[in-house]
Amino acid sequence: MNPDNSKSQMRKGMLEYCIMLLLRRQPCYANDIIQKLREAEMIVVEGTLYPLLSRLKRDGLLGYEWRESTQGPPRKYYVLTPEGQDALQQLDAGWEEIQRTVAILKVKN
Amino acid sequence: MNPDNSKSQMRKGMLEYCIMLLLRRQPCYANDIIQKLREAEMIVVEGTLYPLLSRLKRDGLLGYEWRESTQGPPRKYYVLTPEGQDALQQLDAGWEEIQRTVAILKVKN
DNA sequence: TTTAGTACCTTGCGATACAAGGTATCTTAT
DNA sequence: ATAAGATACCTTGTATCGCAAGGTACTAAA
Repeated sequence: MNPDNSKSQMRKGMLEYCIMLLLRRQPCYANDIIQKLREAEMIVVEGTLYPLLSRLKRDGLLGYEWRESTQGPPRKYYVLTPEGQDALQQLDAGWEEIQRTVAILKVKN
Repeated sequence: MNPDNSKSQMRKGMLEYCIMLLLRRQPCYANDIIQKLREAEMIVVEGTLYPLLSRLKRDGLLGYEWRESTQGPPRKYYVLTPEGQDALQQLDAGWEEIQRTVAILKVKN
């Protein structure tokens, strides 16, 4: 097992949460998301992001609108739907829970 | 998308870390692990745990020894190998990193 | 000797992350 | 005009994970 794989595994499922956290503030298109996550030290690539955005859209958690760009083709700006905001609150709670769990395991036993 | 699925997804990759945190303190066999994780509010089932333990063993991060039980068949007690302790330190670092990432995304943007 | 409990493991399925490759649009330089 | 490069979107195939369900083996009690 290489460390990269462990790290990769630990990241699984966190991406969805991180992306929705980003969109909580403002609409973003794919490259926005990739860059902002990179600034927060979370690497994500196109092949991961696009299917994920499509899935969240399909599940009604995200919507999008096309916006013209001054420097290339139009962009899909994704936004949180009301349903997505509810889901994000649940993810917040799940995140707190996991933090508690790890904290317990680090101290107890 | 149901909330259970989100939560389930967020847990992915955390299991490995949590199990190694448990074994940092003392050898455990499967049912020990299941129960102690449950006490820390992390649910894991046999069908998940056994393949995971086998994989960590195969990768050299865990070893095990058979111990007799007074109340049934013998048990496989798993322990962290030195290599596993190194890997656990890397997972600790990865965990810190992810916490930082989420903290940044919660505040910024 | 049968039954219940404990402990270990495997198989098949759905979902995810990622590498690699593909299509369409827009701008710029020739 | 047009060719080349940049930007932006998306799909396919592979590996891995978590989990439900089912299976095997050992022990103790009825």
